[in-house]
Amino acid sequence: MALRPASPEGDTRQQILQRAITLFAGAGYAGVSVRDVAAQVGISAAALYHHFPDKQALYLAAMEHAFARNESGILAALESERSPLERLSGFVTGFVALAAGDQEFSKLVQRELLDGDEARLELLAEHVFRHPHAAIVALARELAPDLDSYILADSVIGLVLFSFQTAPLRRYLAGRAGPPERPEDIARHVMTLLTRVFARQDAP
Amino acid sequence: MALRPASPEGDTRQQILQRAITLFAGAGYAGVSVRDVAAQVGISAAALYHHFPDKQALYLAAMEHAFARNESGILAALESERSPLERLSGFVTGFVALAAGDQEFSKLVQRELLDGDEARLELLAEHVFRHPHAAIVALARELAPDLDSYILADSVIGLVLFSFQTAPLRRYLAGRAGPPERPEDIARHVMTLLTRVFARQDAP
DNA sequence: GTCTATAGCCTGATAGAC
DNA sequence: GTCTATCAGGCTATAGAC
Repeated sequence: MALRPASPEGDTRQQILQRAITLFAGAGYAGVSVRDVAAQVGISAAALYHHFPDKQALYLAAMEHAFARNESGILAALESERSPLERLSGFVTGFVALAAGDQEFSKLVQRELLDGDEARLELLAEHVFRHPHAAIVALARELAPDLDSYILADSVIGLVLFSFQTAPLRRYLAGRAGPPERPEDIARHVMTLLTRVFARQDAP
Repeated sequence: MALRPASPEGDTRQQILQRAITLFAGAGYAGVSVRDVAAQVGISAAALYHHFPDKQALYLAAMEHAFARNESGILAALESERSPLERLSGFVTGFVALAAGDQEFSKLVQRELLDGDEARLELLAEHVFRHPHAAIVALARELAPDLDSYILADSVIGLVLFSFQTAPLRRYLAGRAGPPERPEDIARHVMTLLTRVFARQDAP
């Protein structure tokens, strides 16, 4: 499974999935036609139907592909043996880099949150969020035992993702002159906030 | 403009807008046909074209209507003369209530963030976010002069909205047995976090 | 202001040749 | 595995009667 270097048939299939991810991320399921995807690959719609039985199956396979290619990345930072706050910082940095580097992924997640049926939401939870979410819940329990760890974990993820979701709007809200924030800026800001949240209040 | 009680023509137009908001929020621009909207109102598609020149104009009018009906609500809490932290709490409570009470509105905002062109994003910024955003920026500057007020304001809004965006996914993430959180729970949690962020660290 | 009818195009999907 | 050709149906939008 690891060696064979892109068998000829699998190559077209991979290319279809890649183009489909880009198009679906940009315009959503209803906004993309099978012909659109085929045209991007450079084949006819009929040829695409040789690789996937129907549009729904193509969409689902594209989701699985997009989610799987990001599955491992998020976890690395959480697995280390450093202090809780350092592990949290590692996760935030890695998650910001992921969201910034693969914006198609971020958009697909957003679209699934809006339109995903039960099966696709479970796929998203399983492949993308289940493991890191559990790790952050544990982390939150260590860092702030007095708060609800589950809601806290959601907030950590939310602080990162929301920065990217609202990026298109930020241009129209006053006060921001220069270019959009760099990923490092976002990660640093989120950690500034979280450090304050998790700081033990030793004083009154 | 205030007295005339629903002139006969305006009534159909209002009904079209109302149904369009519901449908567009549920399935997006590409996922809803003009026939769908007309059928919901109980008229033919041709009749709908008497009220709006084309589908794009119908969509834009629906957005304006959905945004306008929420314009005033968010602001009330921010205008009072209480302490900064009380005003923040008032905003969070009001904003959570808005997002929970009008989920069509929340969905439309999400969809616009994904698919909105420049004109519609500016509409969204102007009618929905500009004024409260500016107020929260000012609030953030009062509460934490050492942090970036703009990013901080985004985070406040993000903490609230993200709780609702991820609600469909939460069902598939471990640890949550009971029913989804009530709006009051979300508001209280967000304020718990923000109170910690804004607490002046008097001790080392 | 609403209807029926229809033009012209795009859609998902299939048949059959190569 | 890919093509051309095609089908049946849905789409936006318009024409014209009432």
